[in-house]
Amino acid sequence: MHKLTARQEEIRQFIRQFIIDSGFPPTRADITRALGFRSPNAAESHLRALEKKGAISLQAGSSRGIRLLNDTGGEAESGLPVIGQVAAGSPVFAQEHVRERCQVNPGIFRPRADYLLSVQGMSMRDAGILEGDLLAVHRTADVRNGQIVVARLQDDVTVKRFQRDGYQVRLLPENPDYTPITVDLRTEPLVIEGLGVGLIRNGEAL
Amino acid sequence: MHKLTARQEEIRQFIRQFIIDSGFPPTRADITRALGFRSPNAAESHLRALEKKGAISLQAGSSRGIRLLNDTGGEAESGLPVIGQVAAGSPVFAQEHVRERCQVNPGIFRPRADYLLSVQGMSMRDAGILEGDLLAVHRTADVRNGQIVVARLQDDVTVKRFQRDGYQVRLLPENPDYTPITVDLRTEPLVIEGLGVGLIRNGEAL
DNA sequence: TCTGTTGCTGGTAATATATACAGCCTCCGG
DNA sequence: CCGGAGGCTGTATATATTACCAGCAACAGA
Repeated sequence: MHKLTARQEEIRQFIRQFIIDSGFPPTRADITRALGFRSPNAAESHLRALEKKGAISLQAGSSRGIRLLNDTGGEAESGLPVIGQVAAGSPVFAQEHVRERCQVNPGIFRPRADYLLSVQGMSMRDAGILEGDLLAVHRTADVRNGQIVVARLQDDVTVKRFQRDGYQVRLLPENPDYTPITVDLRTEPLVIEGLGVGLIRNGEAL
Repeated sequence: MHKLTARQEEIRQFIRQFIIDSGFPPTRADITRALGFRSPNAAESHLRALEKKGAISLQAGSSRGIRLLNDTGGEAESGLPVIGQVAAGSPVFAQEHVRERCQVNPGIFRPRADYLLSVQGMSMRDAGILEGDLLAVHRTADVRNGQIVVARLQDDVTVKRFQRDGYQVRLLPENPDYTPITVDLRTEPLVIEGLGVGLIRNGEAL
């Protein structure tokens, strides 16, 4: 996100406060009144600038179609993002993968969780991680042997137990039906996306 | 707040989800489309009904002027109580058993969770419920075969899969090392304390 | 039987709102 | 000295949206 000017930050703050007070975003006219403009176009161009800098997103054609981005303060942004199917080649923690948000305090996990990953497959069954579970993930590449990690191999994102020995990394499933994956760091790219720090399961999976 | 009808609750839920998804409330037209109405007035009158019952408040004259009230999201609540060792003879859900509180929105589970029970033992291992896990429990005695329940037998509280056949109730572990418990309701007291609706695991158990 | 509520169809007028076009001024890097 | 971004005024206009009209049917309680 680009840095905002003082005036732009002022407008962003107004939008934020307006949402908290009213429950919905302001119109151009609301911004115009609040900031003392004489033309609604002043608000319009500010919104465009804010969108260009990635501070907000605008919904074309719909009234009050303003959404604050990268903001932890707004009520609408509370909770952890739930990430589902991860498309090949794109980072796990990307806006387009966020299916919904789960009202959980990230601080109940240690280290704190950054997002929830919807688990696919039964490869970690014997570690009590089942398909459909939400794995709480802390974004870090600093993992140790025996920890459960989220790893990216080629374009595949997987949850496994981590074991490293020199240039050899073994990604161990917790299910005899699956086979461990061995990666040679000198020849194959391996990205550690994060560390598993907890689990949440919905009732439907019980 | 008056009780909502099924249809009204449906609409309230839609508004709620719309706000989460979009960042702003829906218009009458949005509701009309989503619910499959042919007239926007259907949405209008539903909103009026919801306002009358105190479920929402409407801002006259402004677009998307819908605000959810009494949102049970529990922003003031300090999370779910975590219940640990249960002393013999006393009810599970008693103040003295609350070890701590966990910052989780009870509404992420369905039906909603009333408390979290710290799981002891590995009798439900193959259902992905491990020792130390926090089982989200909905307080009810209305359980069905195959569901995971919190049951009290004598002075013992246990988590098992429920199976009833007439007067015979079987409490099935999900681990071949444990043996099922059979209870004859005519001779032995069995109290169903609640229904397992979810699970939370701390990182330390991973 | 009357009255009110729920749950809609179908339509319309008023107005709230987004958004485009045409400018004006200042500051700043190249 | 040019070009672009920031920060506005002022005027329109298409359309998104609210809000109200008149009905219809089912149902519940008084």
